[in-house]
Amino acid sequence: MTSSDTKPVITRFAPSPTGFLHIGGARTALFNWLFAFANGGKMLLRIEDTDRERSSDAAIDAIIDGMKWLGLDWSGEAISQFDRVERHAEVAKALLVKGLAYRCYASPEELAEMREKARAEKRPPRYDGRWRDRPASEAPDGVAPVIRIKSPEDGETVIEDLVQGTVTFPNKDLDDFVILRADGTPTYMLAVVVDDYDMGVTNVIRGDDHLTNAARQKIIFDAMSWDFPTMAHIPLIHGSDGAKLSKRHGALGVEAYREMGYLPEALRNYLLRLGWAHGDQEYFTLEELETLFSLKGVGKSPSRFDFTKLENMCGHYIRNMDDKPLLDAFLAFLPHSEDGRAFAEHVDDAVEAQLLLAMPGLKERAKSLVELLTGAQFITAKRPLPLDDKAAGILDKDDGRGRSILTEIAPVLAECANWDMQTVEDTVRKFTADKELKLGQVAQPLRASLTGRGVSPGVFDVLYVLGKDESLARIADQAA
RNA sequence: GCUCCCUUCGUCUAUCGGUUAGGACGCCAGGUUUUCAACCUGGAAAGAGGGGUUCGAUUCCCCUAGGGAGUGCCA
Repeated sequence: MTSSDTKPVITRFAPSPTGFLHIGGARTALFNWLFAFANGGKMLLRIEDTDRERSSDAAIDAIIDGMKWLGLDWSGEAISQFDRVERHAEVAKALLVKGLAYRCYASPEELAEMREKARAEKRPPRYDGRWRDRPASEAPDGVAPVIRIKSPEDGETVIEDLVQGTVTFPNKDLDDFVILRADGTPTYMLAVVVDDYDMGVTNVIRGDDHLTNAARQKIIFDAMSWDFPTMAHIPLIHGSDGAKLSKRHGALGVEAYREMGYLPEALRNYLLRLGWAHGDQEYFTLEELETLFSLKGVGKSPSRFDFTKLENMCGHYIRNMDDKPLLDAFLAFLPHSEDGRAFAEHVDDAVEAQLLLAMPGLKERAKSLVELLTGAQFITAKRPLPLDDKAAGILDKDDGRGRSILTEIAPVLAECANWDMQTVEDTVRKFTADKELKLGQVAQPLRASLTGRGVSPGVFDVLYVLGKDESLARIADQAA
């Protein structure tokens, strides 16, 4: 506890590369990153790839891409845990020399039997310490031993956790776990401790599924007389039904959220508010977080993932973003969705200019970049535009009244000398008044003919963005 | 089974013993409006249950119920 007051803060995010960066991992990374940020420290990245069977380079890339997209940067190179196995083994040997660890020759069958028996007797399944005090001379031939730590047999191990508070574990429940496998490779428990120590980690922030591991790790820290980092175990995220997050709920890789068109800053803000609060405030800028963020705001109960709120937040971010940065984010998003890639084929400088022009109207009604894309489709649509049901209905109802109106307004619009938003609006409004119509009676058919849809940005925006020639041509296509 | 953690509107949460229990999303109603959104106004909506402690409990303690995590030569 005291060490973190004096030493610069170093946090770490330590994913195992067995799959993409899932949403829970992203939140853990976010909290590590924010904590370091708010305390003027730094975050390190360590890839826990000691399980060679399940680790893959593709997963490492996915994790790194995900973090970069979310804007969670780390200091220095990503550290491979696997690269450090020799150092881990060295520490295990040191413990052996100190007499705080020992070789165990129990076979897997013996161990299984031990667990079975414990279960039958309704005792917690633990290693019984049968090799703890046995002399090496009794070692069976041809059996490669594992190394086990000598856990304290009585008393208790106490973890002072910044989120969970003081958590006490009876030592009798912490058995002599394996720190070095028979093949000489370290177990997770050892590797984490050695790496955290060597990397100078002052604050461990991770999912609370690791809470009991903290007690085991403390035993190793104590055995080596190393300072124990300050712990913070944050609750896991659950699905909308309260059950453990599954693919169905949103245990998706962050790239899935990217494909769904969410802005990274929106996802970050959402993830932050999921389990963390600062009074009634919902939206936070990075600048605010630098002074506001603290682990004290983290709750202890698991929270459910709610797409609707994420969407709402994203809409908020989109509406409040400046047009140009939004356009850039939009263009960067396109390659990540199928419709986006199709749309991107039509994007040139002229279309970009139109997009920028249309952005104020577009962003008002988009909750995601996917919706922004949907709204922008009319710009690149090719004549004659296909009509959706609603648009066809608008044009054809009342014996094609909408089409007649288009026929009537076309020459009026054609006479516009200037084609700016104001002129276009004035012209349409004047036409409406002259004909004693309601604006909707004119605007709706216009919208249908110009966009092929029943829903779009304001018609004046659309007319303006499309330009005079294209607008008149589209109107003519649908006129009676 | 055992150990540890959790439990306020449907959801995310505020509340550091005394509040008409607040905000946000969603929902409902109304307003604005060229569609859809956005926006504005209003509304319904919560302390798991039971015991204590206290003048007074959502808040502190205990029990019960429910949920979660861990219990590997996985991480």
